[in-house]
Parts: sequence; structure tokens; C-alpha cells
Amino acid sequence: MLKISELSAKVGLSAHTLRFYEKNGLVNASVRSESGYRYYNDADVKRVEFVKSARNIGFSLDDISTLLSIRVDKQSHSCQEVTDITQNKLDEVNSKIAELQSMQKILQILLDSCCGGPENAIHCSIMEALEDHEIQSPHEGVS
Amino acid sequence: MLKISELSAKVGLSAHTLRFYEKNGLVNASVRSESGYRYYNDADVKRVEFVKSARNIGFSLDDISTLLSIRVDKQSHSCQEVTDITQNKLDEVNSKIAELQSMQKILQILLDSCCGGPENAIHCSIMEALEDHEIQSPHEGVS
DNA sequence: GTTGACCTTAGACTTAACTCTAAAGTTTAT
DNA sequence: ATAAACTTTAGAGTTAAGTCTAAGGTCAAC
Ligand SMILES: [Zn+2]
Ligand SMILES: [Zn+2]
Ligand SMILES: [Zn+2]
Ligand SMILES: [Zn+2]
Repeated sequence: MLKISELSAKVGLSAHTLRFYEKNGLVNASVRSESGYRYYNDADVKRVEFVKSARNIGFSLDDISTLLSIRVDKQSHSCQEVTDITQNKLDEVNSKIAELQSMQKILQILLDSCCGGPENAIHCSIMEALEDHEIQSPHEGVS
Repeated sequence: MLKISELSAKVGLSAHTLRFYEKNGLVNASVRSESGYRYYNDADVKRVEFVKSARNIGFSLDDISTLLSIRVDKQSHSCQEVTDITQNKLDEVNSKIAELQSMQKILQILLDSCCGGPENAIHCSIMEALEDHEIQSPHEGVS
């Protein structure tokens, strides 16, 4: 049975974060001492590690809650439920990547167009590009 | 001279946002009526449009403040200052893309490994992967 | 028997960029 | 002259996932 700081050291999440996760219903210590100290057993540790893996992939705490509820009763849940969560996350990641790549592309064009030197910025092509109306939000461009 | 709702309609930023930008020192109306109404002249409109272009590329309001201070006195600033801001932003974007691509890769592997069907999740390979310790945070992996 | 390290809670703070509300004053149209 | 639409301000709320603080209780060692 681990105390909170021992669990913290073991899994690499701060005691604060572990208490925060508990407050949000993700993980709790199976045992509390008379004085209120948290004690985590092996199953608790595994659950925390599951949360950490899911978090490392990028799942939100909400997603993780759902995954945990599947985890405690796998018989009542299907692979499809799991892939749905995973696919939604992948879609989200892909759309963020697309947005960032559109920024990346514009930023690279701007950098390529500017001399980057010590001369004054009166004819700076980056400043000129920002004056023009050619730059659209990556969200607005539907095509 | 445009009132705030007219400017809002013209540039596609809400009146709330325009006031918020003013509070943060980005843009203000050159003229105020006796009763306090904001009136924006052509130069104000151009400044707002500059802000919007910069925001569309992904620059933070802090970056935009700096770009605006260069804009009002281009003679005292160099192309290098402008490219520094731009390059920093590009670096940031690139590192976010890398992080997301690492998530994308793992999510895709997980999806490929799971049948996604209606059967129960007892042997679900996604759940199994989350139980294992093989999933690292994209931030921790330095190599 | 006291020092120091640890634990508890509730609740405030952080970041960024908005977004909204309330209460009041102004302008425009009929 | 009155209703509708617009504007003003200060300030609170939103989001996610923590992060930190204060004030107090507990445990181990010396
Ligand atoms: Zn230049
Ligand atoms: Zn330049
Ligand atoms: Zn399956
Ligand atoms: Zn499966």
C-alpha cells in the first residue's frame, strides 16, 4: 500500500494532480487510514497508470472517464465503443494538424520572402503581407 | 467614420472583441463622440485588419502588440526583428505539429489493432495497450 | 517531546483569448 | 415622445488541466 507521495514518485504525477484526479472521479485510494491518509493498493496503481497512458496519448479527462468506465466492466462494452472514442480523438488530432500545417505554410512563405537583415522594416515583405487581405483564418477556408 | 458595430460587420470581429482588443492596447478608436461612442477612421480600420491578419496566421496577442509597435515606426525597426517573431512562431507551430503527429501515429496504430466490432471489450487490444507501459508522453521522449 | 517531513481540506490562482452580463445612457425611426 | 436598437462600463464567467496556498492535523526520528 502506497502513500500518495510514494505513488506520485512511482507514476510521475504530482500528489496535487492525483488529488485533482480523485476530485474528478478518475482515481481514488481504496483505503483511507483513520486519520484520513490515502493508501493505494495494486489495483489503484494500475488504474492510475492506465490514466497516465491515456493522458499521454492525448485523451481528455472526459474521454479517460469513459474509458475507465469501460475498463471496470469490459463485458458490458464493445470494441466499437472504444474505437469510437479513439477515432474521435484521431479526427480531432488530424484537424488540429491540418490547421497548424496551414499556419506553418504561411509562416514559411513569409520567412522566405523577407531578407531578415538589419535594414529597416519600411519595405518588409512580412509587414506588407499582414497589411494585405490575403491571409485567411485556417478555420474559415472550407475548401 | 465607423461605429463599433459597423466595424464589427466590416472586419468580422465582434464588438466585444474589439473592446477587448482596445483594453489590451491593440486597437482603439481615434475619435470618441461627446457621449463616449467609439468612431473608427480609415487608419483605425487598417490597424484592425492588420491585427486580424496576424491573428489568422496564429500570432498571439502579445506577438501582435510587438508587430503593431514595429508597424507604427518601421524606420526604427529591422526586418530581423520581424523575422525573429515569425521564426519563433514557426518553431512553436512545428513543435506542436510534431507532438500531434506522435499522438496521431499511436492513435492510428491502436485503431488498426482493434476490430471495432460489436463484441465485448474483454480482449480489446486498445484497452490492453492502455494497460501496458509502452505509451510515453510526446513531451518526455527526448530522442 | 519536539523537530521536520508528510498529509488533509477547501478554495483561489494560472493561461489565453475571448464571451457575456447588468445597468445605464444614447441614437434613430416612427 | 416613445420604442427599438445601439452603445457604454466594470466586472464576472468560460475552457482544460492543473498548480498553489493556507491552516491545520499526523507520523517518524532523535
Ligand atoms: Zn528586409
Ligand atoms: Zn522584412
Ligand atoms: Zn474487438
Ligand atoms: Zn477492441
